[in-house]
Amino acid sequence: MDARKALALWHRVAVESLSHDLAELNQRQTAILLEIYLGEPPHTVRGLARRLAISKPAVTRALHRLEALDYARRKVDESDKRSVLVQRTVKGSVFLRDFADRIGGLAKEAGL
Amino acid sequence: MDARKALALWHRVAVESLSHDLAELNQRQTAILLEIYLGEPPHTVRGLARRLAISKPAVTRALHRLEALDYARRKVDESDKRSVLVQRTVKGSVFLRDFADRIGGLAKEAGL
DNA sequence: GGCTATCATTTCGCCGTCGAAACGACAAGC
DNA sequence: GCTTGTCGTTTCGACGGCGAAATGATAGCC
Repeated sequence: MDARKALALWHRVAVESLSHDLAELNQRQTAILLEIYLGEPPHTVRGLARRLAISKPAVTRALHRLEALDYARRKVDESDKRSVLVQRTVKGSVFLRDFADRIGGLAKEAGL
Repeated sequence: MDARKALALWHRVAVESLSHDLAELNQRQTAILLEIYLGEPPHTVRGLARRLAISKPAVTRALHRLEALDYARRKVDESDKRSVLVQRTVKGSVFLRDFADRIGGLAKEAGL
């Protein structure tokens, strides 16, 4: 896939996303959501902050939002009660699967 | 490209975007930027609002931002002075080319 | 010329997010 | 058991975006 086609795909997805649930999430929240579901667990606040190169308060705020939407869940780490483990939810899994299908469809339309 | 790979690509791009200029734009601003550069001209406020299914004031506000960053330019339509034509800039073209290259690179890494 | 429609913008109050700093809870070292 | 360090959260003031409604300018129609 060359850069031109990749950009065209990004265009389609960006426009499409405005009309769906993803419009409720900003860029950071989206990136965190994807990191939680596609990245290597376990996920902690500091870990997400480091991987995404953003501040810890920003991660905390984004998790508030994701938790309110039932896209993520918090659980204190029993082996270190200062740490918080960020976990996936069923609703989040379903949402991301649907989103993946939409992206895949757009990619197919774009001839990728 | 199947849905799974498309989602993995989206993940990489979303994370990567946080560290670059695209982080300064929200989802609507990003979609409008891409529509201006990849969509069929001419672009007017009402046209963009219709294509992206958002309100005209939202388009106006987003254009303020894009203009401030020199990613877009306004020009009144001489044939209908109520209309505004949205035009591309050199800086925007360069920015999008660089961004396309980064996406393309990530796609290659992801084996697409 | 006057009436109405259309285009884009501005205004209004409201809400969410921002970075930086302060904070409370827990852990680790001595 | 104190001190120091780490983890996550909350607070603070400021800023920007939101939808809905009002506004100004231009066009079209009779």
